[in-house]
Parts: sequence; structure tokens; C-alpha cells
Amino acid sequence: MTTKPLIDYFENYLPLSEEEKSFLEEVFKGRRIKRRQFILQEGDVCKYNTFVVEGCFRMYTVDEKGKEHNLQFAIENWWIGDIGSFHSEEPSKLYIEALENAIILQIKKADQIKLFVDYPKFNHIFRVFTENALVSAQRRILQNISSTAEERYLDFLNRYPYFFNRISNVQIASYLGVTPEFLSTIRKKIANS
Amino acid sequence: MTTKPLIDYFENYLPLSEEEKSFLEEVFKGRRIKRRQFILQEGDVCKYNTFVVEGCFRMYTVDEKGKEHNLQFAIENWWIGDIGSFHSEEPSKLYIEALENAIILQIKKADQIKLFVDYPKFNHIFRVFTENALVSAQRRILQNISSTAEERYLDFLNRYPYFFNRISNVQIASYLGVTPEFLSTIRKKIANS
DNA sequence: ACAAGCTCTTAATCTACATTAAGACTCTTT
DNA sequence: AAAGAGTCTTAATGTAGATTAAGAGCTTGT
Repeated sequence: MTTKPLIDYFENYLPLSEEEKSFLEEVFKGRRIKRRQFILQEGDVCKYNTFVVEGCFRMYTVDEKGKEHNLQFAIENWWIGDIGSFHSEEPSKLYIEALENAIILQIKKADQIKLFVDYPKFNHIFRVFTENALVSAQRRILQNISSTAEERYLDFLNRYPYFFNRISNVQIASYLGVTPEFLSTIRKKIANS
Repeated sequence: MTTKPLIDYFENYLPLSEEEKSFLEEVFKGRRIKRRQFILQEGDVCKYNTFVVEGCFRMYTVDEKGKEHNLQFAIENWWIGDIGSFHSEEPSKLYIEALENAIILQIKKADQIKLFVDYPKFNHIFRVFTENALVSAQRRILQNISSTAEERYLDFLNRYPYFFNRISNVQIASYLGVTPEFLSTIRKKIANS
């Protein structure tokens, strides 16, 4: 439960000074999370920005009919959290649940603001991360309004091949916006072609 | 064709020094764009980040069947551009077309980098803009995978009421991911209820 | 070792939305 | 003023994907 994976991760983008490293060690807290445990639930304010060291999470909403819809998965070296709630400090409409036993590193909002003010370099790094996330989100929007479920599934496998053996088809179907039954027929069709 | 609207816009977030203002005046170039004119076309690298002073734009892709799909609109005080292409300097897959005669302010990539390096404050401002855009994009993804077209249309009107009289239903349908004909039946149903 | 609970599949029926085609109703442009 | 292009609507028919239900193969816990 050291911050080393996080520091390595940052140093892929920019070298860090010793002072910066020790500040990161101070403000990021390690936690072990068990499968099926939640790190955010609807109605709670998202108080932490979370870096996944090990394990796998999904972030989802529940609609009026009680159906769950996956917005995002996160595995090793991914960030997860409800950015909207984190910044506005308003209750979230999202759940974040561990799909596997996991190890995470979390930073509180006040510490993250301190990070940005005292070490402006991180403003830049996080701007770039957010831009990359936005580009992915835009691609997914275009796919949702222009592609069939089969095309979206094939693109998903192509883009995230390591999810194929790690995440159940029920969860993948919920991410793609189709029922597990229909994903099953898509898979059958692909297999027979 | 002054940078005043842009400076006013930034000052809603943070006051600017005279030096910062004069740098902005130096690097942002004004342009007049006519209805139906493109400021980005598929295959071109997106060389500018664009601030809309006046007028209205849409950003869209064209799929293999030749159908257009609107990713985003932009009116006064909105930013528009293909962020992915702008940063990677790879050819864009998007078009950006003026839906009305327009006035814009554009900054080149090299100048934007200079802006971030010399005036770190802007790193922060643009990080916040990007986060807000990401939150909107995430909300739209969740809607696309969980709501009917009617629900999406009602939410669109609710969220962007000023688009109702400004943007044609053909363009709105393309944004929502339905055909204009089906949007028409939705509108009829709403009117009769 | 067994029940209990997930997960995946198959198949029948149903519905949201697409496609095609046609007509009315704008706006522009000349 | 007339032609023409773009926009909105209506209606018939077609299809992607939802829903429901059932059963088969896996894990998991006791």
C-alpha cells in the first residue's frame, strides 16, 4: 500500500522532484477494497479522487425502473470518481463498486487543490488526463448515436481486449447499452461468421 | 472583431492582469465565418482552438453510409474544436460547420502552449473547462444508454431551451441520434399530451 | 456433496425506432 | 412572381433490440 505505483505513473509523463514525491506520499491514502464493496454510493458526495493500483471497478447509475447502466470501468493505473460531484460537492447519482478485490490510492479534494496550487505542474498533468478522457467520451457518444450494438461490441473488444476475460458479459452489455440477452445473440452471430 | 468578449469571458472566472490581456489580444485572431462555411473538415489537422463570439456551429462526423451525426453545437461564449486532433496533430474525422454567419476568435496550438507555460493561470482555467465538458459528455453517454429518444429530447429542450428556436429539427435529431421523421412523431406526441 | 445463486444461452413475442415515399409549408434566389 | 431548395409532417412497412421465460453450465458457501 505504497504510493510507488502512482509516482511511477506520474513519472511516465513528467519527472517529479523529491519534494513533490513526498507530498504525494503524504496526501494519497492507500485502501484495500473487497469485491462488491462500494467506494461511492448514490446520494453521497464524492470526496475522493481515486487511483486504482490493483483490481477492477465499475461506475454506474440506477434508473427509475431499477436498471443499472455502466458509465465506466477502471483497472490498474486508471482514475475513477464522479468529477461533477467531487467539484460541486453535491450528492452523486453514481455508484462505484469493486468487481474484484482491489487496492486504491485516494486524495481528498482539499489536498488536490493544495496539490494544484503548490505544485502547478499537476494542473498541467491533470488537464491532459481530463482532455484524454473527454476525447474518449466524445468517441463513445458518436458511436452511441451512429453505430449498431454489434459494431460497438467489436470496437469495445478491439479497444479494451484485456476486458474480455476479466469483465462479465452482463457488465459489458450494460456498458454498451444493450441487454445481456441481446449481447449473447451478437456474440453468437460473430462466432458463426 | 476585438478580443473583448473573450477577455470578459475569462474574467468571469478569474481577474486578468494587463499583461495577460495584451497577450490574449496578440495571440487570438478574429475571423468572420459565413453560414455553411467550414472551419474544420475531415482529413485536416485541427490547428486552432476556437472561441465563438457570435453565431452558431455544429461539429459532426460522416459515417460509411454518408450519414451525418452531430457531436456538439456551439454558440456565443462556447469553445469548439477537435481536441484529439489539436493535441495529436493527426487528421481529424470531424467537420465543423457554421449554421449561422459567425464571428470567432482562434488560437494556434503553439500559442496555446505558450499561454500555458508563460501564464500558468490558464492551465487551471482550461482544466476546469475541460472537466465541465467531460461531465456533460458523461451525462450524455448515460442518457444514450439508458433513456428513450423522447426522454433525451425533453432533456435537451430543458437543458438548452435557447436552441429550440435557433437550430433546425433536422440538426437536433442528428444530435439525439434519431431520424428527423421520428423526432417529428415525438414532437407530435408531446404536443398531444 | 448439495443447494443456492450467478452467468450465459436460446427462443418467442413485442416495441422503439428506421426507412421510404409523398405532400405541405417555408425561405431564398432570381 | 415563380422556381427551387430546404424543412416539417404523415403514414406504411421493415428491423434492431427489449422483454419474458426457461434451462444449462458454473461458482460459492456450508
